[in-house]
Amino acid sequence: MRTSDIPEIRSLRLFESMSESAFDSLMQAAYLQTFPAQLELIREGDPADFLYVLTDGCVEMFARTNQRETTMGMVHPVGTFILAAVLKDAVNLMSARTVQKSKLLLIPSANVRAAFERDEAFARAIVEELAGCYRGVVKDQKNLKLRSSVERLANRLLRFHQDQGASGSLDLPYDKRTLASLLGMTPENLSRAFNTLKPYGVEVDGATVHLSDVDSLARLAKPDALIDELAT
Amino acid sequence: MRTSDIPEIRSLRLFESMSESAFDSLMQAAYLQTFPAQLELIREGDPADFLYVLTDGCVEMFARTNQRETTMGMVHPVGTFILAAVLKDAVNLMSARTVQKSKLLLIPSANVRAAFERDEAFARAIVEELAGCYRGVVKDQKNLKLRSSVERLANRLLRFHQDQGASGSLDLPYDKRTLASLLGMTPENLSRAFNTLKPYGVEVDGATVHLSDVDSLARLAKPDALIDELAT
DNA sequence: CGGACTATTGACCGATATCAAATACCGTGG
DNA sequence: CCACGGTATTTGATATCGGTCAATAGTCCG
Repeated sequence: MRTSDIPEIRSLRLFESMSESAFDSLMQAAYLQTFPAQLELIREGDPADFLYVLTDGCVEMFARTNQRETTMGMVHPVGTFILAAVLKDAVNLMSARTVQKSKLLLIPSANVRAAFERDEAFARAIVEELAGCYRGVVKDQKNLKLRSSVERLANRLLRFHQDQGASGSLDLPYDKRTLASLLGMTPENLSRAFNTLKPYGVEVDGATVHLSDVDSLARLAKPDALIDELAT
Repeated sequence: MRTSDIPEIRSLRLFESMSESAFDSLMQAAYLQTFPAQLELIREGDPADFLYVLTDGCVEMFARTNQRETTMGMVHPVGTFILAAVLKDAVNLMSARTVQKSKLLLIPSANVRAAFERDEAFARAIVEELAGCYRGVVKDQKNLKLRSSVERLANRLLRFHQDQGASGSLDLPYDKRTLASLLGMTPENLSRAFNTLKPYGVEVDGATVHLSDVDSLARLAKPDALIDELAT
């Protein structure tokens, strides 16, 4: 990879505290590459040859079985994916595709495992990352099992709203079909869920959503720190 | 804790490769305790004070929000729980209660983190365990989002059947209410799902289930290695 | 102005939940 | 051993939620 990209990578949480030499040998083996939108990067069932680090763009994690497909999660910069499969030297449980043109760092799995053995600070960062991923999926599962689809949408809107500065309106960061699948419903149902939320001050205009009564929406959504808060 | 229990603990995958001294200091801080059935061991939202290792019995992981409750998973010997919260020094995302009288090892979180820093082999074992947990939840989520409740039941029965020796019949390891919640349905619906499976050779007699036509059940269930196989 | 894609709407259906009641099961105390 | 009370499970009736199919309406490009 180009040496000019190295400082950017080095500053990522995952790499910042590792030793110079371990970082160098990791980077020597890695590739930094830009991919076009809608490209399938990895496929579930394939061996995890690389650890992926997304530095720019957006990636959708999805899964298939019996010709059904669902979105498992969205990865935003800076995020990693298939870390667990890499560490276990196992096959991927999820597929991934770019949503937009995206810049990704690909680190060969064997090198990740070697660096993990060699560098204690990296091992700690890996565990931090992995534990965070784990807790993310647990929250997703609670969201799915404990809430109706309208509640899931309401909470997601509140989260987008927060993330984007709580200005009273928000932009949906991906298309509605993907959002629907992420929330565990069909596009048709998402459309109806938006209508259901109209009395709570939710006004949809294309990819923009205006929230004219956040309190009322929050009363419906009943956000829960142990599901909706990124930090915990 | 009693020194007589130490060899048993030492042989667990999580501890077997760690150094003698790190293991000793971990054990000196730990408690091995037996709890009665239906005792709430941890509550979501509370700080993760201990890493729990189940050596005997059975523990249900569950979660609540807005007076709804769902079973997130079942822990069998030898299994750990709330590892991620311990490593991140965070609050628990799930609650846990014993299903039966259970024997558990409680290791103070701070000691786990210290041992992780100190002992490389333990760090590796921790990561292996954590990655396994992560992949478990991902599989659960695929199961939930990609299958109907009847399919989930069918696959679960096939798994129990395998685990118990594929003899043509199996015992449900916990009561039907819990099974229903684990599978993401109501008890009433579980009962109906069993009826739906009758034409596929599923015969229920209390907690015992006879499978008279495993092939037919498998054709309905369409098990998927990336969801149903423990190993991968 | 097509053409392709995305989103919305309506009609309908099937899956799952809810509520109520009946029944089976189990442990306890007599 | 049996009756009793409590709990778990099953069954039936009904409601709600969410999915499917089909048609329509936008929307974005070329």
